[in-house]
This record gives sequence, C-alpha cells and structure tokens, in this order.
Amino acid sequence: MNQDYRNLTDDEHEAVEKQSLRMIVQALQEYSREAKQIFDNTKAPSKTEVIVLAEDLVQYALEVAETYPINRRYAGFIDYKRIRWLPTPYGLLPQALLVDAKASTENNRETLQQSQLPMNADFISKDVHVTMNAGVEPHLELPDTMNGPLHAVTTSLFVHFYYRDISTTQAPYRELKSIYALAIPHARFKPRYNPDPTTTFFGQGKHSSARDEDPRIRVYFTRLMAMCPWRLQCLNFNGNPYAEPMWRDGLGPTGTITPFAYLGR
Amino acid sequence: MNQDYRNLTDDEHEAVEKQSLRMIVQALQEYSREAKQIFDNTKAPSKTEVIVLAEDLVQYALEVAETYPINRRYAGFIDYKRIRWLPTPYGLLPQALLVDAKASTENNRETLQQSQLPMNADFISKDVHVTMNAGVEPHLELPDTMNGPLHAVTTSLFVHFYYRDISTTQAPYRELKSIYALAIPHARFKPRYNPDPTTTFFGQGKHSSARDEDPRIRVYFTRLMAMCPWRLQCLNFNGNPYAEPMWRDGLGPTGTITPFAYLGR
DNA sequence: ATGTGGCCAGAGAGGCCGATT
DNA sequence: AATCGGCCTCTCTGGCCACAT
Repeated sequence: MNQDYRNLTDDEHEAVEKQSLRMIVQALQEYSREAKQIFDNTKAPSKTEVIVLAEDLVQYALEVAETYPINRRYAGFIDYKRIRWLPTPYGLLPQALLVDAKASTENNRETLQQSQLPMNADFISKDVHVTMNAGVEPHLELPDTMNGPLHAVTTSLFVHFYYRDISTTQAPYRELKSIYALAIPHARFKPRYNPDPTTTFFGQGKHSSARDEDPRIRVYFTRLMAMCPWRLQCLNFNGNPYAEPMWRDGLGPTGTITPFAYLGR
Repeated sequence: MNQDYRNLTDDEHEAVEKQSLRMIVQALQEYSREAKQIFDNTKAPSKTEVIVLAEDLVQYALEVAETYPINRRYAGFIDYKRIRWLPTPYGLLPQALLVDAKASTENNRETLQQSQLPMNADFISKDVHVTMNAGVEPHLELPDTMNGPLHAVTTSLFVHFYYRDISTTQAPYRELKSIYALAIPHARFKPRYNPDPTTTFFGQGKHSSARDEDPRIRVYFTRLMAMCPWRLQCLNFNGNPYAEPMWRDGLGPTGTITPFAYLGR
C-alpha cells in the first residue's frame, strides 16, 4: 500500500504524469465547445482579457474533473492548483496538481517563470551554457497524524490557448485555434530529459536581460515531443464546435495520434 | 412562484442582498483562521503577492458555501463569480453573484473599476459634479427553454483584506488585521442611495487624470454604513486564530454589532 | 520559412504622499 | 488628526520584431 511517490520507479512515475495529463485532456475536450464559445465571443475591455479568459476556462474545464480531494490549500501565483489523492496502480498517491493557463498567438513554445519550473534547467544559448534552478518543489509536505508526513508529488501541467485576434468591435473577437496541454517532467527526471546542456527541450527565456528583468525560460514544443510524444498534446478546432479529440502517444519524433471518445458539456 | 427579481419590492430586493452578504460573512468567518495563516505566512516572490492571496482566499472561503448552481458560466475580470439559484422567501431566484477581492493597507474606502460599478454614480469632488456609469449589468439573461429568458440578478460584493507588511525575509510576512465585506447596492436602488450628487457614499476615484488613466471610483466605508449599516461588515482579528464573529445590523450611523455562532475550518 | 532571442508595451492594483479642513 | 485626491510604481503577461539558420 504505497503512498510515497519516491518509492516508484521512474517509469511508474512517468505513468503517473501521463495519466494526470490524460485526464485534463479529456476534461479540456469535453469543455472545448463552451471554451471556444467563451474565448471567441467575450468582449474585451482590454487586450489583457485573453489572460483572464484562459485562466477561467482552465478552471471551468478542470474543476469538474477532479479526484478525491485532500483537505489542504495554499495560495499563490499558480492558476489552478489542487492537493488530492490520485488513484494509480502503484498506490493511492497524494498529489499537488499545478496547472497554469497561457494564452498565446504562438504555438511552438511556452514561456515559464522560474516559479513554474519544476526541474533545474541547463541549456545552450548563443554558445553559452545557461542555467536556471527549479522554482517548483518536488513535493508538498503534508503533516500526517499517523506515520509522519505525507509527500504530495508535484505535477506541473500547462494549458496553452493558441489563438489569433479577429476584431475589437464585434464578435467573434478572437479565434481559438487550438488548445495545447503540456506535462513538464518532474525534477527527478532530470537525467532523462536534460542530462547535459545540449540535450534538452529548454531554451532561452523571454525576459529582457538589458532591463534586467527576472529571468524566464522557454519550453520548445517540438523538442519536448521528440523526447516524449505524450507530453505534448493538442486539441485542434477544425470548424466544429468541439475540438478534435486526439491523444498523442507512442514513439518517434511526433508519436502517434489517435482519437478518443468524449461526452460533451 | 416568483422567479424574477423585478417583481420584488425594493425592501425585498434589499433583503436578498442582505442574505447574500450574510452568507459570505459566515463563510469568511469560518475560514478566517486558515485565511489569516496563509495571508500572514505565505512567502512573497513579489509585492504583488497579496493580490493573488486575496483572490485565492476568497475562492477557498466561498466555494464551500454555495447555493444550488445554475449550469452557466462566463469568464472575465471578476474574481469570484457564480450563477446560482438563491432560495429566498420571495421565491427561488436566479442570481449572478459577483465577488471581488481587494488587498489594502487602508481600511476606510474601496476603489472600484468602472466594470465593478453596479449603479450609475453621481458625486461632488472639488465642487464639481462627477459622474460614472455603471459597468455591471443589473442582471444576466439566461435563455430558458420553457417560458422565455430568466433574469439572474446581479449582486455585487467586495471582500477587503486590510493588512500591513511586517517583513520581507521571514514569516510572518504580513499581518492580516481584518476582513471587510461590502455589499454595493444594485442599480435599482439608485433613488435610495444616490438620489443626487450630494447624497452618496461614492467619492473621487484613484486614477490619475493627468495621465488620463481609466477613471475609477471610490466607496467610502463610513458613508456606506451610515446609509445602511449592514452593507459594511467587518471581521476583526484580535490576537485569536479566528476573527471575531460579528454581524452589523440595525439602524443609526454605525448600526448594531452582534456576535454570531460559527463552525471553524 | 522556421527557430530563437529579447525588447517593449499595456493595464491592473495599490502604495503613498501631499493638500485640505 | 482624519479625509480626500491622485500621481506613480511595480510587475505580470505576452505581442512582436529582428536575426540566424
């Protein structure tokens, strides 16, 4: 009756991240119709509106797709966060699910704040070795009445709303083109995903060094997918109310895409 | 079997706002211990942290104190919003509950964006008559399958975290001194609360006209309380883990304060 | 054309401070 | 000392644009 993720093998832990991502992809798909409707047609008081829309939509999509909650909360910059019991074949695991919403007109990379980085990163930019330390804890310690503290594994997911602006005066104001969902590997997978600065999906951040802003970092979609196809999922809108229910899995640079069944909302 | 708030008398509608506020005050009181614990001890990556804390705490406090949900969502800048059925003696009413969280080192006024203003406002500032139109709709129209649309009354509440900074390096980082809860009157009460520019709880906004920022507006606590005591509630921390469970009601410039029972969390 | 870097832009949300009374 | 007005600061979040392959 294992309750500690640290007892899992690497492959088991990867499977835990995979099933976590699989569930939010299902949730996003089921909510995709309303998500697109709201995203495209909500009037914009300001251009910042898309940020708020993305956050709200992630909440609406995911809050109905939760697992057994653990009575523990904390506040902070992460958009959607839940401490919960996650059922897995390897045990019922305490998990700290962290999901961040992003809105973007790009669809090839994601910018992370240091506080959103789950693993120490090493990469090369302009021939120099750049480093950034993880800002996300590997787990959250939950004081346990019985046998010492419980460790809730932290799982870092990102939901990326890829869109373009259409109009500022009338609906539709925007076109939500697709919803990407990414699972960034836990710190423990450093040897697997970033053993050295040249082997990585990380890239130079978006910050301006000139104005010495807080450093950020980027995750490149193609490279992440090449290292582990299922970690990059994409739900595409092709003219239908709902997105295309596709799940990426398997091997190879782009993996294999297969449709999945879903119930709409 | 009334389902339309427009059939209520003014007094009945006031009572609806009052019971809505009463419920969130109960919820805030029950959550006050954890709220203070999180507010005071959460490390601050930046000074903006308090804003996020306030938003999260409002969500945590209120999400467990909801009424029968209506299956309808919309996204936007309001921190906490729920469309729901509110049971009242005057009928089961569709309601759009809007709650905004504010963090402040002041405790005498609240700044509202125009989009948070539920009634057209008139007031005098520096001898000139200033005006601001409501940015909140009186109700949300819900397409109804049976007998035409349903109108969800909009109820505008604010939760104000009054605090001061303590330290930037070690816990406690802040001191949450009290939690205020305000109910801003619905547009229909304009004749009651702001019949003319000199009779009002509104005041000049915080925006800089010089840099022509979007106009904002202020609500003055004392004046709001003088016009209707129960619309300004305050839960004070006096050294105890939980705030003092006090509810303001009755008449007079400050009304009457009485304690209420609560179950902690 | 793409993949990368990175400079800037805007807009929330409040901290504060200076007049007034 | 309070009550008001209002200027300005900070910092989030991405739009974009310029190179480099």
